[in-house]
Amino acid sequence: MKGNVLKGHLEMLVLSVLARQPRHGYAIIEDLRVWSDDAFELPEGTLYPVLHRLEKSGLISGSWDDVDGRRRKSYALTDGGHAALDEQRRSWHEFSVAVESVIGGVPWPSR
Amino acid sequence: MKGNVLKGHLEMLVLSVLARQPRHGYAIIEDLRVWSDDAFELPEGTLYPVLHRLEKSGLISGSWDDVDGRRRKSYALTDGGHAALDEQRRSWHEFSVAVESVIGGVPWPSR
DNA sequence: CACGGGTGCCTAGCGTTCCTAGGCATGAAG
DNA sequence: CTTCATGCCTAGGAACGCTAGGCACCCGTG
Repeated sequence: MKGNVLKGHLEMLVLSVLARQPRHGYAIIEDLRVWSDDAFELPEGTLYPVLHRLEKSGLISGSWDDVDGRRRKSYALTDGGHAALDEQRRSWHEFSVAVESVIGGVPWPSR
Repeated sequence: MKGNVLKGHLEMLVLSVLARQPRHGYAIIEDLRVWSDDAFELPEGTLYPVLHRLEKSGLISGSWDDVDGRRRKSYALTDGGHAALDEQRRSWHEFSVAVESVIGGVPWPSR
């Protein structure tokens, strides 16, 4: 398993939300909160830098809307974003399986 | 959700290894590697600071052995360590369920 | 004997990530 | 007019994992 899989699953979560439909920042926070049953309550100071990072690396693309005189920036997955999400999901699955193997009370196989 | 649950599952993994039996640093690395089917290959520079942190916070206790003229430091879980492991496992479970909720069952547009 | 490889411990410092703590602006509601 | 919700943003810090070293001992091989 390459890279730093022990942290940083947040990007995957954000990409997952945006994979369903384009959303703007506040809505992403809300979606994560609802879909995770209140487990994830991101502060804005956490989310926005992530969005900027993802946009900069080309995984999402943002566009400004104007809704009732309020400006919003909506983000959508790019093709690269879909690919990255696929990869990150695979990686997450490996990670969680590995964690379960280690913490599961299962006594060491073979033997 | 309290604390920084998005990262830092490493302590739990180390505690899990030590919950089975006391081990010294190198052996912990090896156990993690084997039990995770090579998913986790910790560099020493990652593990040792964790062990020191855990010992300092009283979750594990270390003792020096002498094996064939080589010195080793073996660690074992304290009572607090067992409690902490329980708590961290609970936390991990919540986390992984929440992640699955967000990423799972996604009506992938292209599928 | 010398030397490399495996065992075994350690630390300084870095890059990244997430969060705290602010700031700014608009519209709706009291 | 003031407060609340919406909506965006950034600077700075803390924590974490990793890189990249160092030290020391044992054993096998050349």
